[in-house]
Amino acid sequence: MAEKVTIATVAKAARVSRQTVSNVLNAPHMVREETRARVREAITALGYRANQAARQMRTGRSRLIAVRIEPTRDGVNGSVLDRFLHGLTESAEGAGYRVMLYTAADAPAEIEAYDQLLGAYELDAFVLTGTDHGDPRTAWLAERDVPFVTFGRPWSDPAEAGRDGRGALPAGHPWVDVDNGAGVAQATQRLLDNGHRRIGFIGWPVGSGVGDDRRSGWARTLRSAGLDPTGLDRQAPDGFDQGEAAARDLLAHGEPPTAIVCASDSLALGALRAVRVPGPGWSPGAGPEIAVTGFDDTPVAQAIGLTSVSQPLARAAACCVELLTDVLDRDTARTGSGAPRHVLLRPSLVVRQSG
Amino acid sequence: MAEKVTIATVAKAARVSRQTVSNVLNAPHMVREETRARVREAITALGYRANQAARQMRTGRSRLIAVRIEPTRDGVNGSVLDRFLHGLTESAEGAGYRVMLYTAADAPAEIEAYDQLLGAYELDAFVLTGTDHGDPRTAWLAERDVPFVTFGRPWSDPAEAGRDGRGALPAGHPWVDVDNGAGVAQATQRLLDNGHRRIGFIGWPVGSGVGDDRRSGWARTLRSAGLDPTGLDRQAPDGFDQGEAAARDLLAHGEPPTAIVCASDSLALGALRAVRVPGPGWSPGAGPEIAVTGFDDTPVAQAIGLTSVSQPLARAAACCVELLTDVLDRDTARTGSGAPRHVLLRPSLVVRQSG
DNA sequence: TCCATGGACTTGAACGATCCAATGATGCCC
DNA sequence: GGGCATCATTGGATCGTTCAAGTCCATGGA
Repeated sequence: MAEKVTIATVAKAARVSRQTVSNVLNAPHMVREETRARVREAITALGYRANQAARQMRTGRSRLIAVRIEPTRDGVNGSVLDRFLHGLTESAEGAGYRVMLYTAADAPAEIEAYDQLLGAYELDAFVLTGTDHGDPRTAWLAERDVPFVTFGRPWSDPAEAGRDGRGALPAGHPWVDVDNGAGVAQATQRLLDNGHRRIGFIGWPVGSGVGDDRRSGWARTLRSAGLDPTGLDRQAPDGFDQGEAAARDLLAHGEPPTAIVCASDSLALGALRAVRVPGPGWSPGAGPEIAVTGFDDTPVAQAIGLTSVSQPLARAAACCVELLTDVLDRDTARTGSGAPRHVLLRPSLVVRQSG
Repeated sequence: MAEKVTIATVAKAARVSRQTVSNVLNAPHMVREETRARVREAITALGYRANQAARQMRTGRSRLIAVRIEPTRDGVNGSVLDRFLHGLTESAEGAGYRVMLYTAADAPAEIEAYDQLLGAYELDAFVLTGTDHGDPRTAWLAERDVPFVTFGRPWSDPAEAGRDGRGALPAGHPWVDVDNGAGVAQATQRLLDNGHRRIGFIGWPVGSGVGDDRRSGWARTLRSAGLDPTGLDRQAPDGFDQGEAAARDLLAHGEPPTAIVCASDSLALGALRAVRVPGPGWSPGAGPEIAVTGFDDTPVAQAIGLTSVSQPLARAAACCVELLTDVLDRDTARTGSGAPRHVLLRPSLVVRQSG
């Protein structure tokens, strides 16, 4: 059985000191080329791998990123997090980091989890998902100078959302987000292009950042086409039954719309129960013929042929990692761009049979 | 700003030595009750948390469990892993462990990942999912005495699957699995009870452990009811289109079945396109009226009302953690049950509109 | 010649925990 | 009171790495 290979083993094999081996790994320019090659050779020959625990103890950095894994809420949206997680793990591996999971029931519990994780593992950074108005988590982390990125804009300050980093607010933190409004606008515009003039919207109750953004994408597109969105709008908590009820309500009052845009696939699926979808041979509901689009391009949409807005989750994850490594490297180098960076990605529309 | 709280800080505050503090944490029975209380008080007062890196360096154990996160293959089945992951993270936290993620494209890449992870982080254990015939991963890990549990039986040795640990084979490793055959049998039995006599099956091509198990559950149930399954069986790779094609084929040849049991929700969803489902007001396809059931109870099933077999994923995850902690504690204590343990969980049938 | 400069490398110390061997305190029996 | 066993507690060494300070040697200007 092979003995444990440490930096000392490598040093002896290459006839240099431990520190020189360390320099080859962490500051190659400090070592003469000839020596460097000899050390590198010894490293591969012995199969040496740096012990992260020892490195962490000395440097205080663990090369670990933490992400919360939520209990699959409604089932449909769980796959969004799943795909994001996969992208994150993959990108992090490329940058030499690993992803650690944790759970938390609510925001206070999550903050308690931060405390535990930081105390025990000295995590390098956090990735937060699903930010909302006045998120207490970001404040807690910022206060303690813990590096983090959010997937989702900070909704607490509406002015910041549109400014895109140039304002360089002191409290601004790096974030990556998908332009929800643009996604819904795209879906709405396509329906307009197909001749629809009365297009309804079913979204979450006013007050959530993401939800309001999606709704505004619909309203703004209608207005810029010279149409009045008034009365075509319904609010419903996420869920199949809620979506169905909202769709029925939309059809029952006033002149019914010819198309409905939904803020999520769950709502869209519910709405589908209340209508008939145009197109050959596919019509789950029994109501009037109405085009329906969803949001998130979940497996459900794919399965039943629902047109839906797709978020570029792998790219979003990659951007998160990039922003994080930026921050982490700046921390050590004391140099770099300085201002927190923001990334806004454009979603794409996946057109299927549902209209 | 508070200084870093180490074991020495606590020791000073409680007026004892470092070792005594360590004993309070790791071997409380060694310390007099009075002293123990004083140390505990100091720990909470200072908010001390053991530094895992330092502990790991000394003990060689990291309290870290690694799980692979797969790229969401077909989309539908991704949510199974997602729910399992959440359960695993939660259970692991309860046992004082953390979950770390990694990705790998195939088995060789995964083995390379093991090597990297073990070298850098000295992981305590792995959880493998989706085992198949003659899995090279388990052999690699067993050879190096790396503790691991599989979610899924080892299919390489058919004799082992039924023996349930009493055989105590030398190469046997702990595993947790869901009794796929029993799940399908349950679904089939219910259809029999409802009066169906010709019940078809659409499953994956013969050769995969899980797939064959599910198929056998269907065949055995029909036979024990005195019915002949011959000709009612179709093989198709997982996917909507494949499921649809298989269903059409099943309907086209010979006397058509009145119900179809599928090995996955993906296949079931495809099958639904080819048939009409009994029940009020819900009929996506246009074909004959036929009951359809799926497997995995994915969000899709929930969304469109597909009867499906549900795996107890949270319990499975909890069992994995339990088996692992068993193995890990045995490693240190050099005592315990000795024989690897196996757990076979019973899935449950979620009945919905689809029949 | 002398000392300053700087590059290439080495040495000792430290990070924070646990393990090991040794110490002090306590109780008990003769 | 001395001897002895038991138990709680102590101090030093250690895990593998990086940081800070040091050595050694060649170069070059005064």
